[in-house]
Amino acid sequence: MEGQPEKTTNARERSQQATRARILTEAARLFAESGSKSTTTKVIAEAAGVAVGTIYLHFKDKDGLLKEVLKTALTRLKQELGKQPTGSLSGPDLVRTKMEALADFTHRFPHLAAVLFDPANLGTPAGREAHAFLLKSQENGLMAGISAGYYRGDIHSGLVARAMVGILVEVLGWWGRNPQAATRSEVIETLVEMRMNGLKPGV
Amino acid sequence: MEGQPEKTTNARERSQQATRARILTEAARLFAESGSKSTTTKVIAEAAGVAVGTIYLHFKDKDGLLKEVLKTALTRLKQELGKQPTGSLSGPDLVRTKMEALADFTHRFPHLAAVLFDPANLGTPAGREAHAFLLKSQENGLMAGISAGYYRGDIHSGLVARAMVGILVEVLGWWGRNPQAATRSEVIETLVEMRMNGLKPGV
Amino acid sequence: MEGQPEKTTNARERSQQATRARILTEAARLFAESGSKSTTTKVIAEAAGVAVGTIYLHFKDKDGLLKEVLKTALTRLKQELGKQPTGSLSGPDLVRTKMEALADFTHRFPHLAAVLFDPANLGTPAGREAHAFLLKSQENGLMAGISAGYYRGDIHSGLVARAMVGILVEVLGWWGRNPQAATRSEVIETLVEMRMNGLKPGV
Amino acid sequence: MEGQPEKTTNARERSQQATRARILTEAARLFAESGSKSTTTKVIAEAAGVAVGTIYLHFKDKDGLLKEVLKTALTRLKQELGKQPTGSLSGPDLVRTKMEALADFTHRFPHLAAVLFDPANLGTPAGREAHAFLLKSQENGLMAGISAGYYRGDIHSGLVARAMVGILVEVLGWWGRNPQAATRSEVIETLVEMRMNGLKPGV
DNA sequence: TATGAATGAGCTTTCATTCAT
DNA sequence: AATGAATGAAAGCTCATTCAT
Repeated sequence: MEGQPEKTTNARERSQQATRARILTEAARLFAESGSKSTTTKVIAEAAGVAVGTIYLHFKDKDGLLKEVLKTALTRLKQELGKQPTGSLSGPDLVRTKMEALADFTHRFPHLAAVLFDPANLGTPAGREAHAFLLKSQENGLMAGISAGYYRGDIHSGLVARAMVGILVEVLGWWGRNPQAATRSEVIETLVEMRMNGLKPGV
Repeated sequence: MEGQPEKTTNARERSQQATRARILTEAARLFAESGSKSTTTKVIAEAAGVAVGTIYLHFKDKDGLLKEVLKTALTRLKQELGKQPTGSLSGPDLVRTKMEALADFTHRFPHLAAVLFDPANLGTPAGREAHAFLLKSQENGLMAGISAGYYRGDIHSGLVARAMVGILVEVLGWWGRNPQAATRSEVIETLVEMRMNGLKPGV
Repeated sequence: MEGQPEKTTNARERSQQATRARILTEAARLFAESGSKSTTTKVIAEAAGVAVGTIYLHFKDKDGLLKEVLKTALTRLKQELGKQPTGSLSGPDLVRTKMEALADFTHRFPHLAAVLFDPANLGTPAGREAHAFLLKSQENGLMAGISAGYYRGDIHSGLVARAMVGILVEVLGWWGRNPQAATRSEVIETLVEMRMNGLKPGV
Repeated sequence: MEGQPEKTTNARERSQQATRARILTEAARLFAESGSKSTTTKVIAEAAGVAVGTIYLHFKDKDGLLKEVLKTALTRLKQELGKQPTGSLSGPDLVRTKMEALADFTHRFPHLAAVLFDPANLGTPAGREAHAFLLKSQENGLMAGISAGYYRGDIHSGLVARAMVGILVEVLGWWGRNPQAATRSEVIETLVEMRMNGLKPGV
């Protein structure tokens, strides 16, 4: 008897959360496929099986929805990066571990990766935060590596961080949209080698 | 008397070409500053000192205008790349020469570079062609380098080419928008080192 | 044991009435503050501490709610007008008494007065009824006054009644929204003088 | 030869002005009939025989259109008030002259009068300017009249001005919507008498 | 009786494109 | 060739109303 109203509330909350999640998922998929600018709220609503108005019940506006998709993507990415204990790893292994995490995130959430790494989104106010995180994260890694002597000290860390973000955006965004076009290990190998050794022939 | 109509025609043709060039230049500047999507035809027309309709006399539509800006950018880029005779250069020197050309193109035509390397444009049908060129060009360079033994043979050339394009888009596009944020040699050094040696400490 | 269901019913009825009253009061306040058109049902529901749907259990629709607010206002106004025995009063005293009642109604129920005298509401179907009452009431007063010889017979009573309603709407509506901007006696004096003597200097 | 381009420009300008005028006229008519809030841009466009977008070519937005209608109305009203030389008139004659001008304005531009005196519009930001003008104009007239000894000095001029505006809004707005319901002289007589003498029987 | 998530018609506004001049 | 007023499809967003719980 006491449980009933609570049960009803819970059921409603669950259904509400399900609706929100459905909108979020479909928006991510559509944003990944066609870009956020050319995906209309009408199309998102249809894909999620709700009315247009429902989107505005769960998100402030279209930009807020994009923001939330990007936030979810960032959260997932951070989760993936946080899985392995990286404290005791040396430079090269640390890089490999990080690149593996980035690749796995892309593999597990291809739509989120495609949106997060969609250059068009990185250009919008909503995406700048994500961009800044990636940039900062790369820059921090570089600074730490230089201090520890793992990286060369004569690099322009801002530029290199930007270059690394460029690689991630291009390679992982593309892989997110075409998961079958390359294997996980090919992607990881490319990212690691580009960062560690460049392309000159091994000794 | 006979010369007059011809002269008039020539004058007309010249003025016509001048109008076309003015639209192209202003469009490039505005696309670089605000992105092609948020630059309206009205604003372009005002900047070029013509009526909106005039744009449609010289270009099929707005996308055609963007296409032409990108084509111009590609032409300029190719010109820059073609300046130095590269036949006799060895791998590493070839890379440096190419990167210098890319940097110089960006330095001389910052607006064109900003548009060419604007990720949002690379995503549109108009930009895909430019993207494909960059990708192909990188891939060709890689294949040639591998054949000649300058590059390691165990790389996935498609992936690496994509990674290099990512670097170019991110670094040069950014430098085009912020020319004062880095020097020419810093940019070139970063591009060359990322490609040739990665970041690991030198021996 | 037998009393319990009845008691429950009564309690329910009472609470039901209380809910209805709360919605009515809050709607009146909000309509007075922001106008009925720009007050949303959501805001009314929040102010009344109920769900949006509850409003529709007590009122047919939003217009029905406005109608009910206006009806309440009219009822209160009539109550105020009916307080003093007016039977024995002569013309000028009757006018003063009526104007006092109008001023006191506004003073006691400023929100209801602001809504009743809100021109925007007088324009809606819901408000036309209230408008008609005011008009009729003024017209009746005029006709009676003319018959009794208190007023000049050469006036167009329809027009004058309309003019009087205009004064009430403008002056009392404004005073309802800004109770501190004038004193009760200033308001009453203005209403009485406008009606009785106009503005020409006294002899 | 020289005249031709100018002629073309003039023709275009004339047609543009005609379009603008048509939108303005139809908007005034529709605002008068149904209120500005419930008149949609679609309906205005249809009535004016143009596309919706054309409205936004001539006016910033819907509110800007309403503002322009009100501005036009105010201009016409001032024109009418400025027709008679009022300098040499004594108080009562001055009042009559002014009331005649107000009535004539309403008679000549019933739609503009209906919009200008539409209480709902006086409530919007766009209409507040018009409201303020009317209020100020009445107040100035009263102050001048009191100084000159034509009006009683013991009135609360702010309140009385408000009352007069109420009369104008109610009587002229109604007459604008129902021109056949009263004659010009009945309206003028009512306005003058309400202001000068009130309703008490003549001596 | 009460809830509030969901609805969807309808609104205002934008802007690439056209075409009579 | 050049003009720019006019177009109208299509977008984002609001909010009175409904109905399953």
